[in-house]
Amino acid sequence: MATLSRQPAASATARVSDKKSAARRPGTREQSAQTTRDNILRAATKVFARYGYEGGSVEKISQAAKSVDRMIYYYFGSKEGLFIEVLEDMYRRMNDAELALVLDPEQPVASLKGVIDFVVSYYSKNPEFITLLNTENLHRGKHISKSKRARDYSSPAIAIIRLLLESGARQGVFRSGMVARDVYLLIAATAYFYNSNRHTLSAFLGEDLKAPEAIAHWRDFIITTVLRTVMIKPP
Amino acid sequence: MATLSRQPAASATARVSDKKSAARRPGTREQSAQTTRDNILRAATKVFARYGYEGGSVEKISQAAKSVDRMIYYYFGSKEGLFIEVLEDMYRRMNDAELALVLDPEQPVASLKGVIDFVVSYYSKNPEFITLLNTENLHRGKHISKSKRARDYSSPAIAIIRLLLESGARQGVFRSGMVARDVYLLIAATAYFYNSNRHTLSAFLGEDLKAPEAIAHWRDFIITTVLRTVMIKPP
Amino acid sequence: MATLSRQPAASATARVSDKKSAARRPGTREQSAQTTRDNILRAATKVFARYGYEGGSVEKISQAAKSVDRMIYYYFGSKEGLFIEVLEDMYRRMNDAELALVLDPEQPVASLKGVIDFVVSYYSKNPEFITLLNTENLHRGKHISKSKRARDYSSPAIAIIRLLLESGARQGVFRSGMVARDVYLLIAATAYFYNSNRHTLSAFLGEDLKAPEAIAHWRDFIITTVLRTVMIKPP
Amino acid sequence: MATLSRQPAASATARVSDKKSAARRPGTREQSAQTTRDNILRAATKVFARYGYEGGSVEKISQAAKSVDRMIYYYFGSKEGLFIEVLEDMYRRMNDAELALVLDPEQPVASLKGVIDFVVSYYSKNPEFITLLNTENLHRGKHISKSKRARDYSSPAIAIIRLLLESGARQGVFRSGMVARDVYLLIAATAYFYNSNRHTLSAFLGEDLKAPEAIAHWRDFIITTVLRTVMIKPP
DNA sequence: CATGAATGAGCTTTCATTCAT
DNA sequence: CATGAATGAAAGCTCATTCAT
Repeated sequence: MATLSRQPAASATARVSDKKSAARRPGTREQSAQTTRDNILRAATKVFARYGYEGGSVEKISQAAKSVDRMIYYYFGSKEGLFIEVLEDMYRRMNDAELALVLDPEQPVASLKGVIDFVVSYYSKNPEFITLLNTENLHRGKHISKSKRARDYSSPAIAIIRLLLESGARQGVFRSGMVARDVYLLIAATAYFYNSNRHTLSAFLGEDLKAPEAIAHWRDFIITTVLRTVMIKPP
Repeated sequence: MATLSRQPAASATARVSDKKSAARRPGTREQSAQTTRDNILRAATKVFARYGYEGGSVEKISQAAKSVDRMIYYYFGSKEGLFIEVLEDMYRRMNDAELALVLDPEQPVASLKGVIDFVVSYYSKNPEFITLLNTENLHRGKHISKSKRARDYSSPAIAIIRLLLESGARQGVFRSGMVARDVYLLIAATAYFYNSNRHTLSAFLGEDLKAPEAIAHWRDFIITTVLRTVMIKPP
Repeated sequence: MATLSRQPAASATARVSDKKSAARRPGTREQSAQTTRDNILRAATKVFARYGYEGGSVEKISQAAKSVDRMIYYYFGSKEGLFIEVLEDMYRRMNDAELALVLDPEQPVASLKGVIDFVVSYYSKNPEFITLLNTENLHRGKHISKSKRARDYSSPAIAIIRLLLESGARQGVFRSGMVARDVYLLIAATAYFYNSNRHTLSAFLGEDLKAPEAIAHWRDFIITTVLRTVMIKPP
Repeated sequence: MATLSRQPAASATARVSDKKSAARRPGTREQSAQTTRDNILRAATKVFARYGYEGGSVEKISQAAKSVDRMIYYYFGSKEGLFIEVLEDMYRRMNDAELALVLDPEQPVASLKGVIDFVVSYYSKNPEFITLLNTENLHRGKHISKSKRARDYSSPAIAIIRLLLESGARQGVFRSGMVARDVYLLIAATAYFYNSNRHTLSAFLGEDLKAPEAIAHWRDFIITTVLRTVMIKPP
C-alpha cells in the first residue's frame, strides 16, 4: 500500500534461507543455535495448529523439529512459553503480509476488492493461522495476554480500510459514516468462518469447500456483500 | 415457523427438572441410571466446551458430574463415545431451537431479520456451541462423521432462508438468484466469528465485545449487511 | 504407666499380621487394597528415612513396596501426601510406644531411669524416626503443619515426666521447680544427637558409636546427668 | 584460649569484603576467578543448607551465585566435589571460631560456662552448620569421608574441655574421672537438638524456640545441667 | 579463562482404560 | 446395576553433566 512504509519485522518461520541444515540429526553439532531454535518454532507452529495446545505434545514438536524435548525448555522455558512465541510469530507474519499490500487509496473500490482478495487468500493459504487462533480463543486469550510483544502487532488492516472508506466517501461512491472496524470484521468473519468450520459444514452441506471454484465463488460473494454494504450505488 | 412442524426431540441437557435429586452423593442408589447418565452428558458438554477434547479429561468430567470415571465407560464406552454424544446432543438442541422459530414467509424482510436475530442471540447465549464446533473442526470432523444420528439434525435454517428468499423474490423486494446457502453462511459467519474470536479480538481492538450495546450494534450491522445484499432497494 | 490408659491407635506399619501377602507380584490381584496401601506406607517410611524427601523417589518407593508408581497417587494423591502420612504414622507409633510404658510414679528415680532407658532404646532401635524428623526439619516443618491429625499425637512423655518430677519433689528427692519440658528436652536431645550425628561424629572421634558398650555407656551418662540435675542429693 | 595458638585458616565464605564488585554481571570479565569461585561456594553453602543435597540443585546454586551451571563444573568438578568443599569450609570456620575462644584454665567453672555459651551462640547464629551436618549424616558421612583435608579440622573443643576438667579436678571443684568426650557431647547435643528440631518441636510444644528469652533460658538450663554433672558441690 | 549449546536419564504426575466382583 | 482397584503409557519438566570452541 502506497501510504504505508514497508519494513517487515524479522520472523523465524518466514525465513527461508537455512543454509546447510539439510537432513541434520540430533547429536551432530553442525547446526547453529539459531537453527535449532527456528526449527522448534516452525515445528511447534505446525503441531499446535494441527493438534491444539493440549494435543500438541512437546514430544511431537521436538520430533517434528528433529531435536529433543530438552531443547524446548532450553530455548523457550516451557511449553506455554513456546506457544506464546508461536502466537507472536503468527501475528508478526500476518502483520508483515498486510504491510506488504500495495493499494491505491484513489481507487477505493478496486482497493477494497484487493483487501478482500488478500484476506480470503491469506486464510486459505495459511490454515495454521485459523486453528492457532481458535486454540487461543479456547483458552480465552490467556497466552497472548502474557505476551509483551503482542501489542506491537496490532493489525494495520483496519487502518487501511479506514483510509479506503474515507477516500470512497470523499469521491461519493461509498456511504459516509461506515465504521472501519465493522467492515474489517465483516471481511474477516466471512473469510475466517468458511475455513474454520469447513469440516463440520461439509458434513452437513455435503460439499467440498476446499475446491478452487467453491473458494472463488465465496470470495465473489464476499466482495458483492461488502460492496453492496459500503457503496451508495452498488453495481 | 408456520411451515415447519414442531417436534423437538428429547434432549438430555435441555432438561432442567431433576430437582428432587439435589445434593445426591455417588454411592447412594436413589438416583436413577438416567440421571447419572444425564449428569455426565451435561458435565461433559461443559468440560469439553471449556477445555477442548484433549484438555477435557475424563476425571474433570466425572468430577463435574459428581460421579466417578468408571461410570463414563459404563454408559458411553469411551471418551470418544461420550464426545460424539455431546456433539449429537448439541446439534439436536440447535435443531430444536430452529424448529421452534415462528416465521411468516409472507413478510420476508421481517422474517429474515428474525432469523438473524435468532442466530445472533443463540450463539451469544450458547457459547458452548461455538467452542464445541471449533474443537470438532480442529479434529477435522472425525467424531461427528462417526455419528449415525448426526445426519438427522441437518440444520433446517437453510431451508427456512430459501423459503424467505423465494417469497421475497416473488414479492419483488429481494434480488432473484440469491443462493440460500450463501446467505445462511453470511449470517452464521458474522454471528459466529464475533463470539468465537472474542478473546483474541478484544486483545487487539481493546473493546469489550461482550457488552450488550456492542452485541446490539453488531446485530444491526449484520441486518444491514444482509438486507443490502439481498434486497433490490435497501432502506 | 499406671496413670495412663493404654489404647494404642491402629497403625499401618506396626501391624505384623499381613496374612497371605508373601511374595506377591504386581499384576496378580490376590492382595487386598489395604495390603497395597500398607505396603506402600511401610516402604515409603524406609525410603524416606534412608534417602530423605527429595532423594526418596516415588519409583524407589513403589519398587520397595512391590507395586507401581501409579498406586501411590491412587492412595495418597501425591508424593507429599504420602510423606505426610509417613510422618503421621511415625508419630502415632512413637505415641503408642510411650503409652505402653508402665511406670510407677511412687518410685520417681527408678521411673525416670525407665523413661531414659526407653527413649535411648527407642531411638536406637528406630533410626528411621531420627532421619525422618531431620528431613522434616530441613523442610521447616511444612509437611507436618499440613497434617490435621498431627496434633492428636502430642507426645505424652512430657506429661509423664511432669508427674514424676512432682512425685519426686513431694517425696523430697527431686529439686522443686524443675520444668518438665526442660528435662524432656534434655533426655531427647542427648539420646537423639548421639544417633543423629553418629556418622559425622565417628569421622572425628574415631570411635564406633554403634557398639553396644558405647550405647550403654552413653545411656548411663545420660542417666547420671539427668539424675544429678533433678535430684537434691545425687548418689 | 590462652593455651592455643590462633591461626585461622583462610575461608572463602568468611570473607565479607568484596565490596567493589557490587552489581557485577556474569559475562563481564572484571571479576577475578577467585571471586566467582567464592560466590559459588558461598551460594552452595546456603542452598545445600536450605534444601539438602538432592534438593540443592546445581541450577539453584548457580543462580544464587549469579553465575551459570557450567562454572560449578569448571571450579569444582562435580556437584559432589562442591558439596565436599562446602563441608570442609564449614568445618574450617567452626574450627577457627573455636580457636579464637580465649579461656583461662585456672578458672574452670567460668571457662566451662564460656564454652557452653560459645556453642549455644554459634549454633544459634550459624543454622547452616546444623542442616549441613544433618544432610551429611543422612548420607552416612560418605562425602566428608572423601575429604582429605577433613581430618585437619578435628574439633579442638574436646581438648579444651579436657584441659578444663583436669584443671577443675586438680582444684577439687570437679569430680575426677569425667570423660571430656562425654561432656563435649552433652553440650553439643543439647545445643544442637534445640536448633535442629526447632520446627517439629514447636509444632507440638506450641512455643517459639527462636525467641531470645527462650534461647537464654535453654542456655542457662544447659549450664546448670553441665555444672551439676561435673562439679562436686554444684551451687 | 570462560562459556553457550546440547543431552540422556530421570523426575513427579496425569492420561484413558480395564480388571474383577 | 454399579463400583473400588489396578495399570501401562505418556505427559510436562528437571536433573547433573559433557561437548566444542
